[in-house]
Amino acid sequence: MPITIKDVAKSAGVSIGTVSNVFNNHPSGYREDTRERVIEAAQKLGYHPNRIARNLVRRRASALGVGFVQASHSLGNNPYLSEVMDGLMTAAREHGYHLMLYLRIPPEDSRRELSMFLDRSIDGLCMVAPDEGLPILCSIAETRLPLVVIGAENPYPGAAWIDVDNAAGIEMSIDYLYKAGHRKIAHLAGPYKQRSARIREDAYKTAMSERGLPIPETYITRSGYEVEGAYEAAFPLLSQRDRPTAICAASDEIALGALSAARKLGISVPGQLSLVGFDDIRESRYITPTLTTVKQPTKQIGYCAAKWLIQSLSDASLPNLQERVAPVLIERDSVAPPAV
Amino acid sequence: MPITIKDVAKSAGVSIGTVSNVFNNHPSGYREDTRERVIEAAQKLGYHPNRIARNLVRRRASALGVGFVQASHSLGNNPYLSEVMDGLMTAAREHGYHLMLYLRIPPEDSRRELSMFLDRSIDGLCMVAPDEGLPILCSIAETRLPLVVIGAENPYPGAAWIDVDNAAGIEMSIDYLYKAGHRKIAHLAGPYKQRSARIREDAYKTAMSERGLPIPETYITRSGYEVEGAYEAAFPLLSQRDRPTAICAASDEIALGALSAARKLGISVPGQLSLVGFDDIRESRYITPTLTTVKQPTKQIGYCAAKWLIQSLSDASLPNLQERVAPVLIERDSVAPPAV
DNA sequence: ATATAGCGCTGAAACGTTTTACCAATCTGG
DNA sequence: CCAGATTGGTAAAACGTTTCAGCGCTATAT
Repeated sequence: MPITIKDVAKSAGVSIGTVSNVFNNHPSGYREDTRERVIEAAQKLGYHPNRIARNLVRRRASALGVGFVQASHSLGNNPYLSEVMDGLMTAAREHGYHLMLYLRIPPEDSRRELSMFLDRSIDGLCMVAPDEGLPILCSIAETRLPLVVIGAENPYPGAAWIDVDNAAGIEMSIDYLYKAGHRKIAHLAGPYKQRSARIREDAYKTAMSERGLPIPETYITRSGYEVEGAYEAAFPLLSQRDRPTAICAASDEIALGALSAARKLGISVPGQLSLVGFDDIRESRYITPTLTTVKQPTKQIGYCAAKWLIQSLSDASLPNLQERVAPVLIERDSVAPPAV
Repeated sequence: MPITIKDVAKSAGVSIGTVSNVFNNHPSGYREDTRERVIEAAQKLGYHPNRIARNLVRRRASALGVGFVQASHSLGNNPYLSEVMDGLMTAAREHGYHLMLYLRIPPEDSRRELSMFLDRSIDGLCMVAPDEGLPILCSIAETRLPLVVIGAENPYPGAAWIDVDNAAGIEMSIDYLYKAGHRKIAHLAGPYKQRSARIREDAYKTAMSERGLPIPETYITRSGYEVEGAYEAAFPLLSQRDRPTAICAASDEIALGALSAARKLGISVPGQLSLVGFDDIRESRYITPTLTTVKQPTKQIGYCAAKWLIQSLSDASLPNLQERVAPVLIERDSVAPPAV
């Protein structure tokens, strides 16, 4: 019932090989009028090349997988995933690739999931994987399916990954506060088991040391990446006698928690306390005061990941992508010079 | 290089047909020991059936498309799209289908996009389409590609769609305010060119009339679905002498705008003004006061859409899906009895 | 004139499965 | 012991493309 290349060939009075050549702009020559006859016949019949058949003979899927480890819960919260997808989509489209979506991949190893990836319906996989996803990530890497990890470093040594430059982001945050005049800067760190949180914390220490600023041990708190825990953690920090004039938070959520705590304690922001977040979640734009924060170049991350993956498929000599992309500081209203 | 069914057949000492039968649990009989030999050989060789080849002979892609019309900008803002995707994914996985992602589809007709859909890489398409997407939606419908529209009514008469029951949501909102004691209830409507906004506005009028409540014409304002416009629109509403004691907003964003306006005017929420939103965007949980709102059953919508689409592929007699799913009212802190 | 080269196209093999028709061997009941 | 049914499997066609060797022809160079 559906129109195939044979129908077009017959209608145009040529062989199927020629139709194929025309449709693929094949370098082998054909006359212009032949080309037109073919195109016309195809148009008339409403022919669209069957991609599945093409994929079979070309022995590739012309599709990339996009995997999220148990990401559904955070998918809607954070622009991160959707913007990454946007970047992936752009790159895929530019190269004629399709995108296959795999949501809620269990973080533990699972044969069922691995089979999905290995049935040749994708040529490569972009995994957006927090640290919990490590087991499945390793399993995938072992299958030799071309893989690029987004938002974390690939656990496999030498394997491809791309992520924001966490350290640079914190450095920007501290630099900004420092230039605003702050010297007493605290850090609300994220969960220690998350690599990104550790990197950010280390970067804080480095940035402070480089500027000769003291880091009282009470100036570092640690909590989950969410609002509630940070709220609890910020209380003692802000209650102490010699409290900081600024906070460099490991995430926007944490900054939000700190903001609530400050409000509860009657500390005005940014009058008595400046605040810089990380990630630029949506709320940052709407809370009072609007939150100065470090924005990840998410679209670019997605774009680069997919582009590299596609290129590496045809050029095995391409060196592995291992890139930390610089973030951008978004200036808003939560930072002011310290009160004198 | 890759392991094919032939390798397994040879290794197990059977024909490829038998291997295929085993892998598909084909009803045609085979001995248990044969089965085991095949499975074992496959395992040993690391064989995974090539889905592309299977798709070719079965003449279907075993994949569904998920299309978003220019949705990238709202993708991260709103849990809507990601939750719908989640539901789609669940249904797809249950039926062994894959999901093909198409982001940022231009709302106007485009041959290029249509070709993507018609190259047989998907068996059907779920389109999440706001009203702007109507032209492309019509073009797709004309191609006879199985289609279900999510979040709007399919412009093609009789064609499949699923959406929240907008009217029921507003009815719930009004009912809730009414039962809290409110009689002077205003409606901040959304953009008139959006069908959903018109439905919500009509539902407001109906709900008010049914309760014998007056609708002064100043009690209906109209703006875009976003915060800023609603902020502007709420000002005159809240400045008038006989101002409402409650607002039923057409979206959470609009409610946020109204909240800002109220704050600016020194009207306390919920003390002097109650507020109910629509959609349950993420901020609703974090603003002060937390926002009572009507939540769409988004996951369910996605799940039903994909499930119906898959079933309709094998059962052409299935009546078209045309469903309005009831939303749920989420009680939070933005509603109180009216001040006396 | 003859060799050479290029052009424009064809025919057929191949991609890795599923599926159907069919066959040989074994079993069953009378 | 034989006709018929059942069991367990095989062989081959088909799915709709791409790709490549090769063919007949014309144009150019020798």
